[in-house]
Amino acid sequence: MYSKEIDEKWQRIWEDKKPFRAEDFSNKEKFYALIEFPYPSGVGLHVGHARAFMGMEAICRKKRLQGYNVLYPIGFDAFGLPTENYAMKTGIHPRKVTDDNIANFTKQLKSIGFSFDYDRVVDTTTPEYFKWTQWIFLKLFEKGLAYKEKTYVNYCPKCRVILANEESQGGKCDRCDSQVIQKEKEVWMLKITEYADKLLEGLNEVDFMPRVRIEQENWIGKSSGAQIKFNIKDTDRFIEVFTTRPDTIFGVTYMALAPEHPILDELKDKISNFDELVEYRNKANQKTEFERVELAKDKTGVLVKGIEVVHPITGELVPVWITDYVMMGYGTGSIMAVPAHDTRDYEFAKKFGINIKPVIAWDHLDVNNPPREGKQNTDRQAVVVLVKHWSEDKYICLKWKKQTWIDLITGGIEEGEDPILAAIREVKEETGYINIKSASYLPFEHIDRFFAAHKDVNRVVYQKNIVIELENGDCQETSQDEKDQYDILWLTKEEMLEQINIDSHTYFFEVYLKDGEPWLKDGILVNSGFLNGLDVENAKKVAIEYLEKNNIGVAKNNYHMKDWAFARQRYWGEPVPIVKCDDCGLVPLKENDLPLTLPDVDNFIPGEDGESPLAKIDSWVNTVCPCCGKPAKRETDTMPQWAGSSWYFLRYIDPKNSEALADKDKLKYWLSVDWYNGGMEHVTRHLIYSRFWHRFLYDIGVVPTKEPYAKRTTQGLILGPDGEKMSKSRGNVVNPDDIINEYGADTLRTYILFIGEYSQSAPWSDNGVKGAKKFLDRVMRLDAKAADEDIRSSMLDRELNMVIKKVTLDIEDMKYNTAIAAMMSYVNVLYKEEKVSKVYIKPLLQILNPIAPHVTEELWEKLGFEGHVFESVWPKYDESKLELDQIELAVQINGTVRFKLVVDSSLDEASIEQIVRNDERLKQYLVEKAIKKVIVIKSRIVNVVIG
RNA sequence: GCGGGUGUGGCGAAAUUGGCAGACGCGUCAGUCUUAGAAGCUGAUACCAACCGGUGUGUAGGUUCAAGUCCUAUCACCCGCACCA
Repeated sequence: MYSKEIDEKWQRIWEDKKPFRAEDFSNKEKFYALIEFPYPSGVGLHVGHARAFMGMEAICRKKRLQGYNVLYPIGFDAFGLPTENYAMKTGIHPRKVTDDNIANFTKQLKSIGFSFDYDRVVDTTTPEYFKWTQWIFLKLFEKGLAYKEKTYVNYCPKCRVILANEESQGGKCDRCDSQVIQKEKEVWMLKITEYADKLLEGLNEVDFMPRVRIEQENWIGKSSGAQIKFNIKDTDRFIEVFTTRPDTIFGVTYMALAPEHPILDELKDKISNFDELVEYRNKANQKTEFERVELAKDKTGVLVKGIEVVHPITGELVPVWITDYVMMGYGTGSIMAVPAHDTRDYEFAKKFGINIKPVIAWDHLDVNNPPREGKQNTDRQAVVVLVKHWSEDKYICLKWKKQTWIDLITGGIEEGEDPILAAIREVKEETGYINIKSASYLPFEHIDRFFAAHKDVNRVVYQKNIVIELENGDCQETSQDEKDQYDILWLTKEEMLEQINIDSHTYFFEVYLKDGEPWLKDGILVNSGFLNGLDVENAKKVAIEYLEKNNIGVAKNNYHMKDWAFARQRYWGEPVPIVKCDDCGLVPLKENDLPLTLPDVDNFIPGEDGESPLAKIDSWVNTVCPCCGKPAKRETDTMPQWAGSSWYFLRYIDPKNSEALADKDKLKYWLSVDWYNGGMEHVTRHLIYSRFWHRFLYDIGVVPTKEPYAKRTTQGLILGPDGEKMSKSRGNVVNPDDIINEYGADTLRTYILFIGEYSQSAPWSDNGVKGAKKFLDRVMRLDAKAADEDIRSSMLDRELNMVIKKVTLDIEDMKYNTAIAAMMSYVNVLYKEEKVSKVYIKPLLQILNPIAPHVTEELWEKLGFEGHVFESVWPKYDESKLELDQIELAVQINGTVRFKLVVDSSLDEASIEQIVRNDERLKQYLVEKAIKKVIVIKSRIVNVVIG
């Protein structure tokens, strides 16, 4: 029986012999495996950690047996709020808390038997480590990538800290889930946006799981378009907008500014309703992010009275609005609004009665009556008219007598004629109704392309869609000519949708029923001067060329990602190595003055108003300027938690170096990290940050690779037994210590990998744990069946080679669950034997060793194999042993399996077909039926098609 | 709204990429061992009819000799982003 004593025995041996130590510059092929180092919280290790680490653990143990020089390090990301909060509550110094927690974590990690190289442990809170975190910060400062700025930042009132965008996703604090507010504060920022393109491009040279890559791309959120200037009438000022749709510039009917837009204050004197704007701005600022997004589906805004902008191409005057659907934090904080082709602008224009000008027409090819090759093309301007009944909810359709058409009224626009008047004229001519109550455009245009049989030409008709309401039923007689051509029908909505058989007319009616909607798809530019006739893609290009040539605008990319608010108003973090001098400004410390350590204090409570506790410690704050020597003050904010973790994988390579963050040659030997496994939750935080720092370090020649991680995978969550996310409040947390104490470390290890697909979340099951234990006990009991004699059987040879192959491939693919299932099956096969030669047991212990190292070492020793499993060589499989002499084929009749057939595996398709055709069992299915076809898929299946 | 994912027995899940659906494990049932229990060992276990057979991978269609797998719609749930201009 497998018990905890076995764990302890082998853990002592590993401690002693250190078989998992990585060797710098070894001739063996290197393999650098990384897991996200844990935050050593007081709660201790979680089963989630165990799952996260077990994936790489199994791979590393296997790789070592396969002859690789494996670096599998561990460390602790130990700066952070929980430790500090605990210190505040208990009065115990965070240093002490951290050390205790790390000791506890280490004990737990070792009790699971992880094969980390414990000689390389790093702790981000030691001065030896954070000296280099500060050093990197100074480099960033030197290159202008760290700057201090007063802006609106995310602030968590509960934690009393500034949060980066990445830490306040969805408007909630990452740590405590409270609503984040916007606070104006001067903070350190890192210019990660300058690296946006490099971070995007870098994704091309690495192998990240698709969803990891996609999430990073989305987070960076690149969009290309143009930045365009709109001059403000009667001033020398202009408003700049960013747009991804420069092609729609002729459709601009208003400008929309964020309420905070600075131009408003600058032109205060010209604005007649400034007070109203300020009131609106204040109201907008009071809303939380959540309210602004979720509750404000209804658009609001205020017209800016007194200023207008000039359309840079047409010279038309365009009104200016402020609205909170435009964000100061994205683009230029102002947009050119094109209601006809943008949903939000459309809603806004509808609500405030602003003109909607379509500039992209649906290019509609009539599939029933397409243009013909070799026929003349004629262009035509036309109207399509929807006529609404004066009292009922009915509409006019024309049912043509000689054609199959049922459609709306259409007609050409005569030279110089107003389309609305043309529509009215057509209605009178074609229906006789004379009293028009209203006529208006539906802000949507389309182009019909068809062959006009009666004129023998191809027509390209530019259609404007017009809605006419009748005042009453007064009607004139229409001409006989018209009467001969069609009947007039009054149809209900439903009948309209059902009967109209011209696509574009149906679409027109649908849009009408929705009270209009913007056209967002591709199409042909209309009403757009020199852009007319182009499609959207080309129009963008031509528009940008024009803008650049005329100095109106430039091509421009924008990013969703914002600069990184790099400051915490807390004690337990890396001090920012900058001094504020009245004369010299912000002055960096000299490199040999690093590390700048934290003062030893016993009050860690942050100030009410987002002040760091360090600010209160005069003896620390007051210093001299490294530049001029006059009295100066230290920066009192500390770095955020993500600082230390942004480069820790470099320190593992050379953890004790005091001259550099790591030795250049060692970096060259070990980088890149070959495989990094971690959680999805870090994809838009740590993973982005560390790629940014690494790329920066590459750019300044510190590291040899552009990208830190060659491959990135993720593990799924372990949910509680109730299928819910594990949490203290739900009381569904499983403590790994309990499992180890009761069932042993290998049981935990095996169960965690057997639980389901590695990247998918899976619920915990206590019974499943027992199943894993049962399997390991069955393995342990194999010693009772073990025979020294070398007795072989081809069946066992095949089974053994199969399982070696399966496990070898599956572990590499992180398909641990099926690897374990295969080994279970193999053990089941061995159990059917009275006695099993040791040659069938030895390789099993090796392939099971990465997952259950304690059990396999123990049995290895018990069966008297030489040395230890960790000193052995991973078994090879022999493909030729996998083949069977005889195979069983399923015979299907019309796709349903009817019987099985055992044949020599050497037979070819034709002979198998003959055997099947002659099989007695086939006869009963052939009553009144004949064989039509026989499909033989060698070594798979035979399908007999009869009928 | 956009992006990604998932849907298969009582449960966790497999399925060589189009070729015998449900491997392996849990649970359940039966047998065996035992004074007895636990553990162990052996076997059964998708559903309906229980004789031939029929039905089954969220739902509805389609392609194919053959579909969990491919195509077209559609529903449900989960995750991420979100007035992104």
